[in-house]
Amino acid sequence: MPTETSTDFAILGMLTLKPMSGYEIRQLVGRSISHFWSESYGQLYPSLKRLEAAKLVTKRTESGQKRDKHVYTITAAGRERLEEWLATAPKPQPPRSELLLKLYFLSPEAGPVSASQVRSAREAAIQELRGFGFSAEKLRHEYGDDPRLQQWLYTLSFCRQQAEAVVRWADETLMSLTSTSA
Amino acid sequence: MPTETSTDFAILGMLTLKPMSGYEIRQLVGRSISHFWSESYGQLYPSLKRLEAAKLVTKRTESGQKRDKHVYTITAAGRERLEEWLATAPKPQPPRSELLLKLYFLSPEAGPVSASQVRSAREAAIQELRGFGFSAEKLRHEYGDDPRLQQWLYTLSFCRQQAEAVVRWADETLMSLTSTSA
DNA sequence: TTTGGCATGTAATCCGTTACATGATTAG
DNA sequence: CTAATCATGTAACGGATTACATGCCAAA
Repeated sequence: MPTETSTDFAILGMLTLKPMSGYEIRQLVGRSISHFWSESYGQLYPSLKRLEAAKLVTKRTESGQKRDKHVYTITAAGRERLEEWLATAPKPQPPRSELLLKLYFLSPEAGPVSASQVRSAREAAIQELRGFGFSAEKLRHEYGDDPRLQQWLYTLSFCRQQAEAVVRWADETLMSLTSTSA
Repeated sequence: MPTETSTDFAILGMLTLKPMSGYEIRQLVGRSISHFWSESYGQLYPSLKRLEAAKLVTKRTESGQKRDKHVYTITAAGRERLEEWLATAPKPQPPRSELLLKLYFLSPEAGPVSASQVRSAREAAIQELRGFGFSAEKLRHEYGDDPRLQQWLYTLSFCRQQAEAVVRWADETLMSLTSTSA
């Protein structure tokens, strides 16, 4: 069997929510897990093909008045494979932060440049925080009684804490940067 | 001119510290910026070739008693290019957290699995924190008077705050997970 | 009429890791 | 003798994005 990528499992996960077409999966990814995940069509469609070949999903074609639509449903085998994967440790990804790379190599004399990089990072984090707030509110409002709500909020909380840490770090760093330049 | 990747700039940055061979660059990356960056030889050597062709670095061959060694030195043009790049905004990288993906799709009934994932993440963050502590100490000790020390500590501080946020989140989440399962 | 949303897919390209190939020197 | 470290490089592969190609329907 061809190797399963994390994209495959993201799709399987999405299909546990409801049967969907590739297009709909992409839409829903954008509305639900975009805080920590992204998928492109270039991955999505080939991946669906693989999953179907592996019998982890089934395809049904809906011919309406529009263009044909391929609706995918997760199979029992698919659920099983997903459960297995969910229980394994996330594979470590080698770190690569362009921001920190720049900060590391910026010379102390270029203080204003460093400060501007840090400020941008701070702004971005603040923006994110706003988004997380909205999302949490919306989730609580629309899925107040769903047993999966807690689980979803955990992921939002993670992102929120990360962003808050960025803001704290930025404040601290900006303080240090501006004090030494004065 | 062939496109410049972030690897190219990481190398240029490294070469501002001192002239080095590809091998030495890799070693130093591992000892200095491994908290937030990584490079493989498969990238490094082709990248050096590109940089030389673009006259951003020069190559000098040292023939000792050992195998020939190619020592690269950053040129004025290289420094200029690097400075430019350091001042631009980091290009946004699409988020992909396997941990959060798993947490999102784990069913509430599989509480213990979620908890174990969270606990692992917590442990990993704690380990990292230890490493950051050592690194900061070592930096202060070895480069106590270097004007670049502050800049370097900023990057360590960033990583530390991120890791601390993970620990806080994990504690909070574990509390919630175990209370609902009880 | 033209833009935007629905809908599917492929091809080119990028950026990166891993594995392979080679070989000398040194320390155990 | 043999394992580790120094040292350079290429080839294969992987996983992902972006751009391309196509086309219909509805709304502005």
